[in-house]
Amino acid sequence: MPELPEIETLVREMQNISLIGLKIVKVCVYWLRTIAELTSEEFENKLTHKIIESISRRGKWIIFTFANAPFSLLIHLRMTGKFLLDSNNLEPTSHERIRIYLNDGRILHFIDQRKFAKWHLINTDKILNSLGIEPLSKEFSLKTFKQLLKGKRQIKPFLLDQHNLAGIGNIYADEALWMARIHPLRTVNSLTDKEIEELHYAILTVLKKGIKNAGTSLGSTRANYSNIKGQRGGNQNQLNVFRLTGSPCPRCQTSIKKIVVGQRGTHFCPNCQNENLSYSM
DNA sequence: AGTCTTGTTCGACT
DNA sequence: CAGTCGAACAAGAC
Repeated sequence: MPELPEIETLVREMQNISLIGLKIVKVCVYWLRTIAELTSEEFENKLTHKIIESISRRGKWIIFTFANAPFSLLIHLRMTGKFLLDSNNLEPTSHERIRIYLNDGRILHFIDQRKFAKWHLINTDKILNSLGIEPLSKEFSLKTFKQLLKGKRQIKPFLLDQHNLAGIGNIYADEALWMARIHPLRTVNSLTDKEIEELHYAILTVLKKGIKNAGTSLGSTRANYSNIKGQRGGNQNQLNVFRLTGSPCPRCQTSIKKIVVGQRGTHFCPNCQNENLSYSM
């Protein structure tokens, strides 16, 4: 489940391996519905002969821009989307959805086992404008965070809603709540100023740590996050609660519990993320 | 072999 | 209008 740190890692990597300035010589779409809004032919035609000008990130979206092109390309990996770069012009593997041939002989393969990922060339401004604050930007001040929290209900669904903050997903939401010692069922209006401050700090800390560790690769199957060379990240070894049901809490040794909050699997420590203060509504 | 799980966005509902 | 909730997407695990 690639979230902000995984996307950031991937984008930095793509910048570092000199994709900028390369020309797209050919595009092959193997799974039509990975392309939003356009037919595969329209999509292939629009991208062919374009020169990659920049690669960046906003929330969980990857943004490509092209020289002299009036459009940009927005990619969301959803659960299992990933890129691999090599020079192997072999038959597409069963989960390869799109292939981009570059003018230096390398090939960018887009793999997506679950087929949830989407590539957009249309309405991209609308998508970007709908996103909330970038949590690692200056904009994400404690004051803004407090303002954003006003009138919202449960804290965990708030963190996952991309209209509030852009880029946090299930892994980093659970980790941040654990770090701030806040129970995931807590209502926003029950949070004390101190707790909000700790949560603000925790969000920054878990995201930065994820980037420092080059992302989180869950499980052991190829469906999970890996970088453009197929290497796994390192952050999964440093998680404190996510997917650690039954393991001892690193802080107090209490067994980590799993519940459902806002239809999402949620992991927390029932001892140090105490819910006694909650439900003051 | 059907049921459940998984994350995100979108549309429907309140 | 703003917030919340369920559906849909697809495939693998059980």
